Amino acid sequence: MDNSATRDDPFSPSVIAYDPQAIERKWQRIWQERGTNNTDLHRAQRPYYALMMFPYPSAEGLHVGNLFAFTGNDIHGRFQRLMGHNVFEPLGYDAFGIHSENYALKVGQHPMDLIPRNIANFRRQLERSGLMVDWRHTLSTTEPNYYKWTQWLFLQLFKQGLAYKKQAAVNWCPKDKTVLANEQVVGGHCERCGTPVEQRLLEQWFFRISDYAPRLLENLEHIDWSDTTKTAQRNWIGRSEGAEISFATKDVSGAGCEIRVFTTRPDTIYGATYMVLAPEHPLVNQLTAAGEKKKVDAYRDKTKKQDIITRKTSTEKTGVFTGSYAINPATEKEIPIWISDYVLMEYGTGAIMGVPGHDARDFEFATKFELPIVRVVCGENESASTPLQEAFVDCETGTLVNSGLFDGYKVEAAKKAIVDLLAKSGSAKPIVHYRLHDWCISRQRYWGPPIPIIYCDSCGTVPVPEKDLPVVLPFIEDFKPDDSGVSPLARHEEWYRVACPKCGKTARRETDVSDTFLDSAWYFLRYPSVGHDDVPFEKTITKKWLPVNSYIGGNEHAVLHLLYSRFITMVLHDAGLLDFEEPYTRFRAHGHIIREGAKMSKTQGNIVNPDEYIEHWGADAFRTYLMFLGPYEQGGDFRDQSISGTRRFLDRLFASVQSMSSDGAPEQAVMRKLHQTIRKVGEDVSRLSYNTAIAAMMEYMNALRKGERTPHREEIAPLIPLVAPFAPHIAEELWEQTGGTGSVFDSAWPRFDPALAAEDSIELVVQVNGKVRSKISVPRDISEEAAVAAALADPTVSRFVGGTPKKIVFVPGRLLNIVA
RNA sequence: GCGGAAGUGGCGGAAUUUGGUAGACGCGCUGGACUUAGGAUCCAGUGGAGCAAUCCGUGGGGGUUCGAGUCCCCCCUUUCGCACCA
Repeated sequence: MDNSATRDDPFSPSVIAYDPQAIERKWQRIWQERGTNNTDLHRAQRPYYALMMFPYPSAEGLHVGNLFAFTGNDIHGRFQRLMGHNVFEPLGYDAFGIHSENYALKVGQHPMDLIPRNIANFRRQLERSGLMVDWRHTLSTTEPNYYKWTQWLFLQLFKQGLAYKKQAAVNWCPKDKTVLANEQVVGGHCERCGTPVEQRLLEQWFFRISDYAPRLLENLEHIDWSDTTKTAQRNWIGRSEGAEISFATKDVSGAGCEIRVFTTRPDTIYGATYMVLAPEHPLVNQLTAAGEKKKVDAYRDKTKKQDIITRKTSTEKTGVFTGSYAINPATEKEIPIWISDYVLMEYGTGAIMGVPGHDARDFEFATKFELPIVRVVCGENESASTPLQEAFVDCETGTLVNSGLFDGYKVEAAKKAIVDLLAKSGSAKPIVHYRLHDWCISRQRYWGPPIPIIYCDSCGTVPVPEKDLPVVLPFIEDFKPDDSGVSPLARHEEWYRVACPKCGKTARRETDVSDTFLDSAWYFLRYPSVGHDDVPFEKTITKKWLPVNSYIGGNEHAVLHLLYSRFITMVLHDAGLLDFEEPYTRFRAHGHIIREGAKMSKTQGNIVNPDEYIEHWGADAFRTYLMFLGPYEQGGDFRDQSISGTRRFLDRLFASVQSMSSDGAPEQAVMRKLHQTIRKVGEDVSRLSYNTAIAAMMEYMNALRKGERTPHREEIAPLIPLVAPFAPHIAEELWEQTGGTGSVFDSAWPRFDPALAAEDSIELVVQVNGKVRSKISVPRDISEEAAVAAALADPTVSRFVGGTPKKIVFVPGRLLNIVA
């Protein structure tokens, strides 16, 4: 398995072989001794914050997907440094959360023992991979001096009225008697025991992120992010313009009441032939007639037992009639009120008007329960009497019919006119609705930061005073969730029993911990300020280094993590604590590595541990391979076999430097190619097109060695900083060998000289009728006439042209097309 | 169902801004050199058919154009998000 091939090279027996293991060890030691990767945050002239999403330190260790992500960011950071920036590239650990906790439960160990070991292993692996990380600024979300400020953050939101408590549904496994996270529910069943999961209502803490929905949406216009990520956020925020309309009804006692619905199609109100309430809607009891009560209760009971996930995925419509009727404010007719689980309490008002003619779901429901279906919009070539085979939902072409005064209106005009009319009687108002829900941050678990709240019988809900932070997560042996449905911390009276900070009477701590996403919502603010233990983020440093210049991470966090950290940043901005409101100026999503056509996963058994590859090929070759296997923003297929290609490239680079000569002058054609390469690599690296940058360097290497020539020093030396971001160790070694002082990363990216790159003669493509027939070498600025003459002198071209050309298409410097 | 992305040699993938040489670069494969040996290194070749001239080729079918992988219309497939959002 020894690939240090040049060791026995018969062609150059005197040449030193490329030994990546020795070189990498050497430079990692030197970097550490000299502090090469450290950034002087105070003195930096041109700060550049290159952030990557921090990993969750799993027990399995770093996997190749992590390394793919980090390497891409590292290359960006190292490139920016060569471009003259003071680059800060920190890395830490997102170590709280259900992942760690479940794993600890599985292996029967305590997360407080497990996590430090995992972090140590990650650190070892990360250092071997040659990242330019300033380890003086590392952090873990599980350290009390980090989560102290996570708790502080909660208090800021609480102070501003952005944190509140309400009842909400959670997934509950009746056999394991525990709360489950959504990802622990597989097809409506408990991941562990297979029991169908139920909904259970618990009091939980929420953040009012939905108040920020318009701003979170609006700002997307101004930030430089991957389009896919912005689209995902827009869809998640889910802005809908529509109207809230009131339907009058009477409850079973005869008292008048109203049902409010949200609709994006007020124009279809004449076609509303029934109403539906969500089963848990508060008006259901009042509206249920005595005769229907049994059926309604049974239905509500049944839907309650379904977990959130099955309810969302089942398609067959179900529902029951309440026995009551409401008045359609447009037609003034009585319409029946039903309940069904296809209407969600969480969205809109938890009630809808059923318009079966123009909504696919309502059509299905009305068909099943034989409710009247009325056409109120028709398309082109249709009339009011054209039968509806399915719901007609097209807004573009639709014209209103069967709609009283509004017949003949186009859909968009009708929306406005109908709402205006109904508004006069107070039964409708225009409204913008967002899909974004408030953020539930309570977790009935152990492995997280305790929520800093104290409940006092006299004073009520009291925030923990800031001076008492952190509320330390105690070491408890039995951290397993149990049948109480509350956090394991609730079993530890000595922990939760506390004096009320206001009145001093015995009170009780909140025993839930907060969501992991809260830990990661602000970590980018902490990195530069690590070491400042008295503040969450130090003012001067924060002003200098934030917002983040470049953020790279996986698109699986396109919505939750990225949205939450934007929200937190806005909140801190509004509180006057930050002078920016968007945390990441530029965000790029990297792709994912697959292996043999399948996503890497433990169950597939195709996980790649980078250790053995780095051991075998060297970190430089491995890094370069990861960046070469596909476009960084798309990912690609990992193949063991292909790594040899990038290793061979480094072997040749190393050998070329060993054999280079300083005598005479460099070859002009090679220098031209060099400058073309400098330009291309620079352009490609800055737009994260790493695979093509590497290809360009390989191409140059081929040109350099063509015909077994001895490369000239001036031909090869500029290549060293070019490869440096990809293969930093070999670059340092060669920089030193070629007489460079200090680190190659404190040198500069080679200057591109357009004059040297310019070709004086070009290969002009000659087409006849659009088909390539020849390529002729001509001066770069050749005129059309001269080009045609030269082309016609070519026997193949003249043969295809025959007589006089009908038309000439000339693209100067590129192509000539003769239409015969 | 909605939204996004993508279909190019045996394989991973190139072809940027503006339609202009399809297959860069790498793996693999074939032949050769050096060698006791080659799974090392170096050299040459490598989309398909054909002796050749040449023809055919970017998921399928139409179209626009002097010229289409690229633009337009229809269809098929894969893949990733969200998923009864009114």
